[in-house]
Order: sequence, then C-alpha cells, then structure tokens
Amino acid sequence: MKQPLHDRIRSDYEARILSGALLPGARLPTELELMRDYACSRMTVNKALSALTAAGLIDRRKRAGTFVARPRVHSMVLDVPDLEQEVAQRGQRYRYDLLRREVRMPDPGTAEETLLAGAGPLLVLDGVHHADDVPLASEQRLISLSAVPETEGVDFAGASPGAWLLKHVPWTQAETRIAAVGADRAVAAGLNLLPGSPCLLIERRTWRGDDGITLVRQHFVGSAYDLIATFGPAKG
Amino acid sequence: MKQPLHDRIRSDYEARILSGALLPGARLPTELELMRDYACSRMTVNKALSALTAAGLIDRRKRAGTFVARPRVHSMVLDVPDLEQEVAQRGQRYRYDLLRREVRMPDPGTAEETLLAGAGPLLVLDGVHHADDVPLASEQRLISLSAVPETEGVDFAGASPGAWLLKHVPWTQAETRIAAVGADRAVAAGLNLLPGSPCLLIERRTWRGDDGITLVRQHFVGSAYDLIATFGPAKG
DNA sequence: TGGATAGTAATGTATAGACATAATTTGAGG
DNA sequence: CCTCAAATTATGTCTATACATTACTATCCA
Repeated sequence: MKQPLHDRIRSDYEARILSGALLPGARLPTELELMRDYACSRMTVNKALSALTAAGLIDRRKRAGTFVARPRVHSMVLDVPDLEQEVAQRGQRYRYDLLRREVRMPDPGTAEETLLAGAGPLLVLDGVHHADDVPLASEQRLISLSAVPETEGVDFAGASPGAWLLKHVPWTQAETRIAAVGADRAVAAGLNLLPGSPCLLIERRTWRGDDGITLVRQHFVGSAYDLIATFGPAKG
Repeated sequence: MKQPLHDRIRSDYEARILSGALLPGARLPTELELMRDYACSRMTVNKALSALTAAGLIDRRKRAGTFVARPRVHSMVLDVPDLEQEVAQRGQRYRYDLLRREVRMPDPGTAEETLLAGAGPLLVLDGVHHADDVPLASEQRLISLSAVPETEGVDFAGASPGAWLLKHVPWTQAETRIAAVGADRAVAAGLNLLPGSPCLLIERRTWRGDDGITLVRQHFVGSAYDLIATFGPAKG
C-alpha cells in the first residue's frame, strides 16, 4: 500500500474518467485546488496531471484549465506477437520450413521491390510456419541486403526469419496491412488447403530511418488464427 | 523551435535507442552525469527519464542504474475509422440499410449476450453498409439497453448505429477481434456474394467502466476492404 | 462603439535541496 | 570461508519557490 502520492492523485482521476463519473469536456480542479485537496506541493500535482496528459486522458490549456479529453475514437493498440512465441504459448510445437532462398536484384517494374531496397540486392525467403506440424501460415519475405548485409550469412532453415530480424535488427517504423483473401494455388498448396479458402493476409513493411528493411506477406489459415486489438485498460 | 530541455534530453536518448545506437541492455548515464552533460537540475533529467520509462524504452533499478529495455513489444496503432467517413473519403456515396430491429432479453445460454448486458434487455440491429449502392459490409449489432436506454427511441433506419453510438455514448474500453472467415449463407445473401467467399470479420466489444455497451460483428467483402496499422512516425 | 493595452489566472518549465528506498559492495566477526 | 551488518550509490518522491507562457478579462481612451 506504499503508493506514491502523485500516483494516487493520478489513479483517482483516471478512475473517475474511465468510470464515466467525469464525462469528456468536464473540467478538473486547478493545480492550486488539488494542492489543497491533497495537501501537497504543486510539483506533485503536476506530475500526476502530466501522466494523465501523456496517456491522452486529459487536455490542458493555459489560463483555461484542465479538461477530460474526448476518447480518441479510432485508434487501438494491435499486438502482433512473434509467431514462434505465440505458438509456444498455446502449448504447441513450432516449426518453420524454408522453401526457397534466393538473392537477386529488385525488379524495376515492381514498385514495392524498388521501394524497399532501392537499387540494392534482395534476399528472398519463402517458407511455411507450422504449429504441431499443421501448417499455420505461409510467408513470402523480402529483405534488403544493403540495409541488413549480415542476413546473407544466416542459415534460416529451421528458424523463423521474423524472429531473427526482430532480435538482431532494430527498426523505427512499420506499417501493417490486414485483409481477407482467398488462397491462391501456391498458398493453398503450402497450407494444405483448397484454393479459395479464406486466409488472413498480413503484409508488413519495416524501416530503419529512411531505409527499408523488410517486406513480408503472411497468409494465415482463416480458421486457425485471429488478431486482437484493444483500447483502454485490460479487460478480461 | 523552443523545445523544453527535458524534452530534448528525452528525444536525444529516444533517438539513440530507436536507431540502435544504444542496444538493449546498454547502460545510460546516471542522473548526476546527465545533470553535468546538460547543465541542468536533477528534476529536469528525471522528467526526461520518467517519460522514457513510461514509454517502455528504458528500465531503471535503484543503485544499479538505467538500461535500455529488453524486447521491443511489438504493438502497433490500428486505425479503425468510422465506416461512413471512410466511404465518403473515397468519394463514394454511403448508405446503411436496416434489416432487422428487435428488443429482447439475452439468451442465458449465450455467454456473449449475458456478458454484454447481464440480465437487462438487448436491442438487436442487423443491417448492411453500402458504398455507391454496392454492399460493403454486413453488420450484426447488440446494444445493452440498460447501459444506453436512449437508443430505444432512436430511428436507425438510414443512419449507421456505429456512428450514432460513437457520437452519443462515451466509452472507455474496447476490444476488437480480426479474422478471416468464409461468408455463411445469411452474410453471403446480404453482401451479394457466393457462400464461402473470404470476408474480413471484425468483432468489437465496447464498455464504459464495467458496463458492456455494444457488441458488433461486421463482415467485410474481402476484396473491397483492408485495415492499416502503423508504428512510429508516419511514412508515405 | 470599438480597439489597443494592461492585468490576471491558469499551465509549463526549471531550480536546489531534502529525505526515502532499494540494491550492491564492503567490512567485521564468527 | 561464510554470514550478517553497515556503508555506498543510484533512483524515487517531495517541497518550496521562481519565472515563462498563454489566453482570457477588464479597462481605458479615441
């Protein structure tokens, strides 16, 4: 129960806002009033309110005061865990089968390849992720060798390239596209499905600064995988 | 360009961590050393490091020091815009057709219904979202009338219930599940597809505090819709 | 009436110091 | 050599104060 005072102030108002007792637009007491309420110095109050500001729960305007923020409607946090960990957490055995490995120059006619690697060489890795020997996802990956030359010497047979990259290559930006598609012939063959079966397509590009690192396209068996995104404090 | 000093310290080290110049486990200078580096007081240094701690970029241990945090949690920001706005932004005409409206008690055998509304009544709304008169998504929605009694008097024929709720009912928590499924008979009929066609399933629950507000299940035509999630500064 | 100007109330940033807390290192005694 | 206690070091919390910044308010003068 040794809760710091600034944390108590913060959680007091966090609770009131999250419970709806303080509705969006409602005004909070000024720092001076809170100093009196909690019998503490202004810096302590300020630390609590700064934390709420950073969390996006309140808006503060000089001279005007402190107000409950409108919830940011359409941004949620999407957790994209590492596949190997994910499978292990479900208590299943993970395996990655490398089907193709190839170094080539980008096709100047394919925008996504030149966008990733400029004029530099590409490492192409195709494979399938398994959970308990059942195919879970098929993966086509491009890695820019000029951005990550050390990948050329790595043996990816067996280890997922995603996990290797995550551990060895820090990145600063990423973009993920999520869609539902029918499996084409190649994907269906890799996943042991009928062509046209619904698959969750996850396409991710990552950058470090301005340099493209990798572009990966994963097709998940629709019936075996889903994603969860959340907003606000954890629920269940 | 009037950047506060604590913010400059924070962004200096944020940049070094994100760029990989400081690898996970690396030790940062102590607060005393940073005071000298930046010629400022300890509180200023502390504010910068507290922000990095809150952002999960560093770990701090008493006596031991400050270290770059271990694994970068792979979480991204998912934008789930309002469908009506989304369609309008593409320059298309939006329409929502209400197919069913019904008030009933939750089925005690269906966990998701009692979880949403407890023992209170449910408003059931089924409909289809159109873009330029082409079906885009089919929607099955449950609303807890005890949490939002005012919905009972609203005429949802024509206006999307999602947009109405967003505007009138503040919520504090939400969870979204994303999956790829084949269209069942009912969904296929509403979307004018063949049964089994790949659809992006988006299932969202929202709460205010501990009270469930709404549970919505949307099936998007796979070929016509996708989601984008990003991490880091905007790219393209 | 209207418009510049001074006042004022709120947040934003920063300082210098104090004591609390936790973990590691060191030292004393067995 | 081992163990327990004390010193050390770095972070954690808090105070009291100061001045900066911003935007709203009121006032004065044309």
